[in-house]
Amino acid sequence: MLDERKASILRAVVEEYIQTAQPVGSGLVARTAAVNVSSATVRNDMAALEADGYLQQPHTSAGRIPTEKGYRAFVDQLSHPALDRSAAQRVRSFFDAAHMEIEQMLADTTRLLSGLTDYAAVVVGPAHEAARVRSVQVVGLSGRIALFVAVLANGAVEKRTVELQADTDESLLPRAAAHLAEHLTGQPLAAVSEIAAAHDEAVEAVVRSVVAATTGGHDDEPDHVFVNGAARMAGSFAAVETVRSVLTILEQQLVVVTLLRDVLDRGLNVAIGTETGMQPLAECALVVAPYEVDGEKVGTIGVLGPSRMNYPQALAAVAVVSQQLGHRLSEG
Amino acid sequence: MLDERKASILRAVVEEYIQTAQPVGSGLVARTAAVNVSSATVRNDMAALEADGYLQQPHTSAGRIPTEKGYRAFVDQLSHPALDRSAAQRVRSFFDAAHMEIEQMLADTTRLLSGLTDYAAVVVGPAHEAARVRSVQVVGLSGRIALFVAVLANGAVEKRTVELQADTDESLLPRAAAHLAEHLTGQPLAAVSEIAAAHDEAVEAVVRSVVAATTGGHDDEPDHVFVNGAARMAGSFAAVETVRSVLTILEQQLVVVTLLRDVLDRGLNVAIGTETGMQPLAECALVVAPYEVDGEKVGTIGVLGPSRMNYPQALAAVAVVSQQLGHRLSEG
DNA sequence: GACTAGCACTCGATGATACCGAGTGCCACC
DNA sequence: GGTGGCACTCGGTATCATCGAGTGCTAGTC
Repeated sequence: MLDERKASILRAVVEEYIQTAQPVGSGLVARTAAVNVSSATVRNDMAALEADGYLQQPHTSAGRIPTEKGYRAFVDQLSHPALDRSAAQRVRSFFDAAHMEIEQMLADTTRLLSGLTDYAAVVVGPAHEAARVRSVQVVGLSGRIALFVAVLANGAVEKRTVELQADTDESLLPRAAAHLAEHLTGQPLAAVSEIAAAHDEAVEAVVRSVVAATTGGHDDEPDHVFVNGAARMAGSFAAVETVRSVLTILEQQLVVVTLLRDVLDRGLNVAIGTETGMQPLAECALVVAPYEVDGEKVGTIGVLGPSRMNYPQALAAVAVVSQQLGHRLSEG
Repeated sequence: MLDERKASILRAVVEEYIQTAQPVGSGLVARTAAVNVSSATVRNDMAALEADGYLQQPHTSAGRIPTEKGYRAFVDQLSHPALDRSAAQRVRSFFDAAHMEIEQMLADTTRLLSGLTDYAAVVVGPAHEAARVRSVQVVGLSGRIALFVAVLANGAVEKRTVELQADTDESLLPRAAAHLAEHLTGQPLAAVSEIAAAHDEAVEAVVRSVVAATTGGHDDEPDHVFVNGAARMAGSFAAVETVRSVLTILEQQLVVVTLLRDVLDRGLNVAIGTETGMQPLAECALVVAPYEVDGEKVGTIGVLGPSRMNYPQALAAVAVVSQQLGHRLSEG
């Protein structure tokens, strides 16, 4: 598709533009070490690259900037890049030192990732529905309000407030908890919907309330999402309006989750501009990777920045962090 | 300090500037209903207001914009404003419909508040340390990792991962839980540090681990903070740099909590510009209010916007929401 | 045929100049 | 004390010339 030299030129343009955010001229490219031809030759090739849609000119007498297609080609020809030494060390020591609740760790992971890349970072936590239940409890709070608490094997805690239909006697809630524990322990939480009926009528009423609270109304926030580094992201854009619309996306957790899932489902690990499928992200790029616990993909991490993103660095950071995060979560 | 007319003029300038973000000229003020003098007179008074530090001129031939002192005077003379009918209805129906976990509700409260005001909203949750413990559990996760879970009376759940010193036998964790429950139930979680030693040595080891996990290392994130509407806030500023620095603040939960607490401690419910004590918020204003559960102030809500904020609206919204939130949390 | 030197050309950015008008300060007057 | 009137200020906008980075093209070289 692209001969060797055109590819080099495209690479040089993208790399330069990523650094300077200024249109890149033929002279500058010709001076690049990797390209040993005159600026005139570069000009010819750049004109061809523009005709093929890899580059564009903001205006006639300016240099070129990459198009979405240009970034895509650049990303596709990247050999899997390595993280520089100090950053790798930072990741390693972060996960070595991590001894915390899972939420805290995921939240801190966004900080790490954002710090490594200088863009916004997203971590989607493991779907709680999949994890096995370790322990179940039903605690009365006040009046007819009770709290159903399930501890999952991965250290997460799911809770639901439950409104009871009738006043409870002393032993009801523990009995309901026992019934739930009997059927749920060792199962994923989703198994709650297939729970066998209890013999005791009062217990059954409580159980049904719990089932209702656990299955229903949970669609609006299906996973735990952590976002960080929005401020860093803001620094990458010149127009407030762009920042605003990107922030709007980042604040809608459900949208973020869907976005990451969509991108991964399409088999991509980078989505550039309109590839994200979201209009407000037209000037953005997204680098994602799943992380695996015991060989199974349980969650996703990602980095959101401008389309003129430092792709090698972002890809490396996301790869290393997702790998380490999965590793850390696997060992328990 | 300010005679009646000067106060009216100041009020007119602030109100106009809040709406338009444009310097306000004497002509416009003179045409305001509340001011029945000629523009020349207004000019004289405005010059006086400027000399007194209430107004300033961006440049000689422009109108005036309020200074921090001007906003302060404006806010101080506000009679406590009421929320408009539809907004009040929105708040009411929100809290009527709220039947959720406390975290979910607080998070949604930020959305409500942000939606009402069109600025960023912050809610600081009740300090968990103060709430009474209802139930205690210790659940083994894997290897020597266990999870300490405490359900509090307000429906919050505190959890800490605990690393055990030795392998556990079947009954150890339940026994440790029982010991903890015995001493903690009905007490605030902070009482964990004064727990009596257990007779059993193995139990005592677990208990000590729990105490260590509960008391230590928790200073860095003392409360649960919810922030929303950063995107709306971004729309209020013209310079990306301003947006970026404000975002940086909002992303540091500890800073936000401290900020709100400081402002309240100084007896203010509005902090304008440098009154916040934070350089990056020089162009911002913060409206805060505590909310009370059973007559005790347990948390804080706030709105962060530009110093040219719609103060009457923001004050009204914060007042109503804090009152309703406290009410809702009190009834359990 | 592939590359390059050279050159005319384009067009945004920059700066000088003029003009407009909103808004001011001040003064004379009521 | 309040007001009408007026000269003045100065940012914003428009116009125009200049500059130069960068281009496309052509003729020439290896």
